[in-house]
Amino acid sequence: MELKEQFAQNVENYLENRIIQDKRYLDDEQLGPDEKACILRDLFAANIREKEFQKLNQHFAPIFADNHPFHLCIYGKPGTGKTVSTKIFCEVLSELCESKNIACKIIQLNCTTPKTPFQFLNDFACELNVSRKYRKGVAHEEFMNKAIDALKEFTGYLIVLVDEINNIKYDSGTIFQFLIRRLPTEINSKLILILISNKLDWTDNLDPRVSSFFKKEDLYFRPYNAVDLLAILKLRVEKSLNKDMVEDGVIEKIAAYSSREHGDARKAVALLAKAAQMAEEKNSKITIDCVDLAESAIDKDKYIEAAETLPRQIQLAFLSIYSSATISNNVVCTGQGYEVYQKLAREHGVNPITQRRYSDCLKELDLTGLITMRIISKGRYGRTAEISLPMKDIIMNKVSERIESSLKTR
DNA sequence: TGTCCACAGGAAATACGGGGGT
DNA sequence: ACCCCCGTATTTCCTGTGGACA
Repeated sequence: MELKEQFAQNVENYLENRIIQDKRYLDDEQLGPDEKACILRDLFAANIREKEFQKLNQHFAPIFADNHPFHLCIYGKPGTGKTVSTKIFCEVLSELCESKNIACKIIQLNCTTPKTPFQFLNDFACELNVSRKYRKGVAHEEFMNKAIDALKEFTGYLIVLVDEINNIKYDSGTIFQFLIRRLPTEINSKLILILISNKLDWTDNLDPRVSSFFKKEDLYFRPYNAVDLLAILKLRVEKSLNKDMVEDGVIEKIAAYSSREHGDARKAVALLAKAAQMAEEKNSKITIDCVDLAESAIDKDKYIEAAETLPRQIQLAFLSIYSSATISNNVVCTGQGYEVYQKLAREHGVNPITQRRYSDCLKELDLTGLITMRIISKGRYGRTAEISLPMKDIIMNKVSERIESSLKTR
């Protein structure tokens, strides 16, 4: 009985002092579509992204006068609300079309995880219910034909929304050729592509035969500034945190930091969440110090997580650089790294890859930010990539430890 | 001025392994 | 059970190159 009372008391305390009331609002992944819509409406009320929504409206308004709008390319850095805004807009659009009796079909695809042309076309066909998931062995042509057959009868507006289109690996040309040239001529519906990308220049290396056909309009989502972020964070605090436990200046600090560093709302909210979590563990209010701590913790986590999910060969490549960099003054060149790599690969019972491929792996590591490489010439002593580790030893230690252990469990 | 190092990185060839047909 | 087709992953082959050195 006493224990029970004690427990009840603890629960009472916890409920009174906890900071996080509803943690779902600190992580968009956990929110349902209605709640997301709700957040977005609040944002519009705060005059954020209103202009962009307006532009979307204008672009698609001609539909209702039986005019065919151009394609639409949407740009913007990660976390600027491109995807959410566009998705919500599509929902609104499709409701409006329905009420006005206009045939309109919306297909949504996303390449958040990088996709090969094969996987993309496979998804496209699946979305139209004319195919199952395949892993290999089916011709691109077959998916395209299936998709076209499925769409042949439809004569209304067909909107194809592709998120993160810049994430198509290898030959993205086949995809564009299909979407921009082939699809519109072989189906009877009026096709409008909405292509979302976080790179401004992804249309640059488009085949001229395709790009001349590509009538488009651009829409740019600018990064959030400190004022926007402050409004966004305030909304989240309102929904998810116990306001009394947030010290003055905390959200201002997060907003200022985030707008300076990246203008990414998702990251700003993640920082708030981490700070709240750390404060809760310490049983204190969220202070400015918590924000600083949270910031470095997130930084560390980011690299560790990236390192753990890397393919095995690339992990080995990283280890080879790491171990040779620590003995030779932090700078390695490709040849040295490769020798160490071969030894490591044998130790782990893995077939070593060629040096050509090894240097490709290093390039991928460079992209993740785990190493930095620049190509230099040492005159008579050759031309090579000079590779170094950009981060502090503590982080690197941790990262390599995690890689070692994840290699063992495979 | 030319040579030559130690690779970079492009292109073509080959290996791999799932898929359908038979 | 076997074969051929497919897209992707890796290897093989190769040409290119910035600058120290003789």
